[in-house]
Parts: sequence; structure tokens; C-alpha cells
Amino acid sequence: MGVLERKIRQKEELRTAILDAAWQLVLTDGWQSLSIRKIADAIEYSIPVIYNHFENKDAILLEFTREGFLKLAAHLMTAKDGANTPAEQLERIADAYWDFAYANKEYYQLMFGLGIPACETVNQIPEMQEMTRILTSTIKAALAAGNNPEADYFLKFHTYWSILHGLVSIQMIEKDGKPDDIKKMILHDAMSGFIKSLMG
Amino acid sequence: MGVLERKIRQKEELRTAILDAAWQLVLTDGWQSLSIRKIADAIEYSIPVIYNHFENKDAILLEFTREGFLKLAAHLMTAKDGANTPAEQLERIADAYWDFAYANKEYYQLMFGLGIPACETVNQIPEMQEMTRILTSTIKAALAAGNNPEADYFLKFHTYWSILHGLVSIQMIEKDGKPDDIKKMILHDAMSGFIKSLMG
DNA sequence: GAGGTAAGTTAACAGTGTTATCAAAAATAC
DNA sequence: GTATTTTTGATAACACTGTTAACTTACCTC
Repeated sequence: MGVLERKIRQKEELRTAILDAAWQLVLTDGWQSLSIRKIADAIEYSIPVIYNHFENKDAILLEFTREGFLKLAAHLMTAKDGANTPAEQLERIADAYWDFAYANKEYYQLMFGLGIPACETVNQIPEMQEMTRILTSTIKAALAAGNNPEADYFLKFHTYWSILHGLVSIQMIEKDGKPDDIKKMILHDAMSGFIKSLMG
Repeated sequence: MGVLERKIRQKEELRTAILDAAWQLVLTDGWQSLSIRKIADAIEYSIPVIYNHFENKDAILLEFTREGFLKLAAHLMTAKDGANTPAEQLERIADAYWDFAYANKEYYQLMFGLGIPACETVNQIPEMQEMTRILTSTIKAALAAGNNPEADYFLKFHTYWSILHGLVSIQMIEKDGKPDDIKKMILHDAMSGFIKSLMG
């Protein structure tokens, strides 16, 4: 009596159908536009069926988040295996991290909670330029005062800002509150390294 | 006949009342929970009144985004003024940037589109540990092979990851597509600086 | 006071996530 | 083969969301 096996197989098929449909919808319209109703429509079932396979919408998103981290880890691992020295491995991993994020934007946005507003609105905020102006002018002055005056200030500005934002947002994600002084240590460590390489 | 003046003053008051009420709601319940209806309820007006002052909900958020960037710029400026050499200014600015982000989490989250899911769910994703394991082991190996074997690998791991994530997410926000090779240059620049300071 | 303008309200539309209720189908028991 | 139970799925609703059309009311101008 393989009837029970068939049932759990069918159930599994429906589950993956839900995930496939959801993924397809995300690829075309993005996370913000994903809805239970659209998924139900795509798989040609009624809405409550989805709740037989996932507790709620967040559970579906969590599934993709998990998937994303697994894919990323695999990607980084093969990159690491392509090099021998640790230093070279770190560079390869960095490249792989970058490639993954851009080849799988949808995953990355979900994994790190990158909301929508930014990409569409933040660009047209003139108030932001006041901040970038302060940063670039300081970077320029530092370059002029250091031993790498020929370096690209715009590139260095981006590096500086990215380090800052990365530190902040990564630590905002991790709520397992490390003490503030340790967080600041990480900041100062990153900054001293950057400034050293900046000034030459 | 100051009647017209009174009218535009009242209109202005209502506008700020909307923003004040919205901000209060955000402080207590976060951005995700903010709704037009709650704002209308708080200011004791009907819903459409809000649309007389803001085109839509995004316009309200945009207002706060602008405000946030202005506050950040001012904060960074005073930090910069507190130091003389460019190198020291860059450090002070980094500190100020950090302080602002944590003293004004709501602003920062809005400004950079940091969604909610992360802080509540990402933490409990065991799949993430596979990735961190790869990174930390490589960092450890690099430290062992370099001239700073006594350095804190966990701190360095965090720095490494933050740089990567910062570069990715900042450049995802800026949709004015710089060519990919320039983006990669920024990445390599940041990485070479980090690795140099890592290996000593 | 009559006419016109602006302010503010009610009510609705089109969505969203989620769930209680119920019908039908399928598997089991007799 | 029929009856019973269990599972599967659908309908319909609830409580929200952003947004807007239509209407009333108050106010200012003439």
C-alpha cells in the first residue's frame, strides 16, 4: 500500500510548486509585490492550501533566506578552494561574495533585509549630497596630506563609506548585543586599516 | 486682513502635526507598523486630510529620509570640525557616523532601506553559520600565516564581512550604474587595504 | 445675504495576510 | 459494497492596508 508514500510525495510536490511559483513571481515583480493570493493563483489552488504547507508568509520568506545562505556558502567554498594561500583565498572569497550578491540580487536583498525604498527614492535625495560632500572633501585632504596623492579620491570615498555602512548594518542585523565597546573596536580596527592604506 | 496668513499657518501646523504624529508612532512601533489611518487617528482628523499635505505615504517617508540625511550631515560636520589633520578627521567622522546610526536607528533604517526581517529572523538561521564558519577559518589561517598572529580573529572576521556587505549594499542602493569593472576596483581596493593590515 | 472656494467627512475600491466554516473526495473499516 | 472517518480543498469572511470619489459644511469674498 504505497498510498501513503504517494500522498506525502504529492504534498511535497505541492510544497515545491508553491516555492517555485513564489520564486517566479519574485523574479518578475520583486519581494514587495509577492502575495499569498498571487501564489495561490499561480499554482491554481485556493488560498488556504498554502497555509497547509507554510505557517505564514514569513515562513516562505524564511525558506528562501535559508536557501540563499546555503547557496552563498557553497559559492564561497568553491572560491576558497581555488586558491592556496589564505591571503589569496580572502581575495577570491571577496570576489565570490560580490558575484553572488549581484548574480542573485533577490536572494541577497531578502537575506539582509534590504528594503525597496532605497533603490528608487534615495537616489533623488539632494540632501544626501551634503553628506557625500563632507566625506569626499575630507578624503581629498587626507590624500593630499599623505603619500598617495595620485589615488582616486572617489574610489576611496566609496570604500570609506561602504566600510562604515557595512559595519553599522551588519551589527544592526545581529541583535545578540555585543557590548558597545567591542563594536567600536571593530570600527576602529577597520578604520585604522583603511586610513593606513589611504595615507600610504 | 491676516486671514490668509492664518490659513497657511494653520496648514503648516497641520503638516507638522502629521509629521510629529508619524514620528511618535515610528518610535513606538517602527516603520513597518506606520499607517495613514494611525496617523489620522493620532491627529484626530479624517484620512483624506493627510493627502492634502502629502501626495502619498512615500512622500511622508521621503520627508523623514531627507531630515535624516540633513541631521547626519550636520553631525558629521561638527565631528570633522573637532579635529585638525585629515586622518584624525576621518576617524572622528567614522565615530560620529556610528554614533548617529545607533542614536537614530529609525532614521538610519529608513535612509538605507534596512527592512525589518533581519533583526528578528536572520539571527535564528543556522544556515548562516556555514558561511561565517568559512570566513572565520580563512581569517584564522591568514592571521596564522601573517605577522599579526595575536590579532583577534573574530574582530577581523567582522571587519572583513562588514566591508563586503557595505560595498555590496551601498552600490545596490546607487542605481546610477557605474560600470561593473569600477565597482570591482572599489572592492579590490578595500580588500587589499584590509588584507595588508591583516597580515601585517 | 448670495455665490464660490476650500476644508473635512463619509464611504467605498482594491489590495493585503489570515482563518473559520463547510463541502467534497478519498482512504479506511466493516 | 456500503458506511464511517479522515483528509483536502474551496468559499467566504475578518481585519487590516493605501488611495480616492462624492458629498457636506464651513468660511471668505463680493
